[in-house]
Amino acid sequence: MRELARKKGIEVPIEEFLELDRTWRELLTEVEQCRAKLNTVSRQVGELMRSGDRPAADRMRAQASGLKQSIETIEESLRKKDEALRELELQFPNLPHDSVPEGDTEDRNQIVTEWGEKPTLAREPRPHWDIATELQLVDFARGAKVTGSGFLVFTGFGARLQRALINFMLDFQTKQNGYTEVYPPYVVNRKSLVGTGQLPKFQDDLYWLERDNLFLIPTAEVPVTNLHQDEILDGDDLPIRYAAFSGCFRREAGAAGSDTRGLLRVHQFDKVELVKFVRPETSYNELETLREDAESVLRALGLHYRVTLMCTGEMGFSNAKQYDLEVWAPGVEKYLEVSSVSNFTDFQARRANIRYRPGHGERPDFVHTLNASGVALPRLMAALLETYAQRDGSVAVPDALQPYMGCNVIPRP
RNA sequence: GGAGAGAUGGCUGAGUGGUCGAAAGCGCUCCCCUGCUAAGGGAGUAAGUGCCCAAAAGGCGCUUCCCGGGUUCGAAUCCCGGUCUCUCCGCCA
Repeated sequence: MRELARKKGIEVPIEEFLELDRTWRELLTEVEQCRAKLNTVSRQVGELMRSGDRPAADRMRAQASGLKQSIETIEESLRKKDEALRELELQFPNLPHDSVPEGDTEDRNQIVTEWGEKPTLAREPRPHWDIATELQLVDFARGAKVTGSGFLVFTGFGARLQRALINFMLDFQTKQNGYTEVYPPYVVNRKSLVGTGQLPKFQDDLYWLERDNLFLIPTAEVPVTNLHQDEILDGDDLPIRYAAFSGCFRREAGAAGSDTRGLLRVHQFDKVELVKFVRPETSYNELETLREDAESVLRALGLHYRVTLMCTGEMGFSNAKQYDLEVWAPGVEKYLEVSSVSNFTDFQARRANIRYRPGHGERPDFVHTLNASGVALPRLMAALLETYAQRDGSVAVPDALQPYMGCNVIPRP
């Protein structure tokens, strides 16, 4: 386990944890024995009172008081140990699966598949911010004025394209891929963020509403996964599959200057998120079908993309295995990450206490959780605009989107 | 934001200091009877968790009647704080 965590570049305090856990168990046994005794003594007091033997009852009472004292002492140290244990536990990352390549740099990531080809463009490549500005789809300047940099105003066909993509993707995931639609809150409490693993490590990346001690969600993963927090699910109901549209809010602390132009890195964006709760033994298969579901959106839109298997050092703290879906944006000549497809195994389930009952009368066990973007909007939109830019400056609308756009071209104004 | 009511097992719902993990009914499971899309009779039926056991079965405990504190030898029951739900008023997209 230590070695596996190290692959992710994280040192884990495992000896300390095991030792603490051992003493915690000892104390628990001890306190429970005391409680058992106290319970019997209390019962005896009741009996003696009823039989009218006051003196004997008083003697028992004194004994019970003593027991109570020692129980309180043990409970106190038990509580401290438990707290320390929990704190240590939160520092443990999820462990990488065997199939994950080892490494801590980008070049250790493996490209698993590519779909389609880089398109031959009707005209010279143009970055989407030029196209979007010219067609009056996005007002960057006013977004910055109203809120600040990294906040966008979609206008006209841009706003409509946004809405079309949302509806298209939701319909696609619910009707074709069988997900249940969910519309979650955009604001969550601390417990939920701890549950999915954003806290305590990544607090700086979140918008915090100090007055109410709540946070804006960085992804719908947080509210949707925590839907089943502290629940025991019926094994027969698994897998549970949700598709959720939501806004996402990310401070992107420390990301200034890199890929921040246009739609590439913004503080607020929309996304359709896919979340699954599955039986543990199925999770790696479910990961593949989840990836397929996320990919299918890009294919339906006719966009060239590739799938990357992230190496141990590059994937998230909570992940056991992670694919990234990157769509080709010919204008900026880059692959843009539009989806991260992850198996969290039991990592989130432990933190959020999400369990299932494998069979009738059996003991509950932790589920495995997975999620994928299906997919994030701004970068998708960037790829669309750059891919479907026409010679005359307009942008063609892919077939799948036409019913939602109500037109087959985004015209010049 | 103000006022009031409530929160009990899969469900309905009793329970105001000890034998209550909790009546009764419904539901569910098994059995009997009946031979038929009915009815009746009987038994069982909350969960979580620690330890023992190779494991299962099982056993010994602990915890749990919204949550957290308190009073008490002992709390579903009394006290304090909170959360949520419902009703009424106010405000509001």
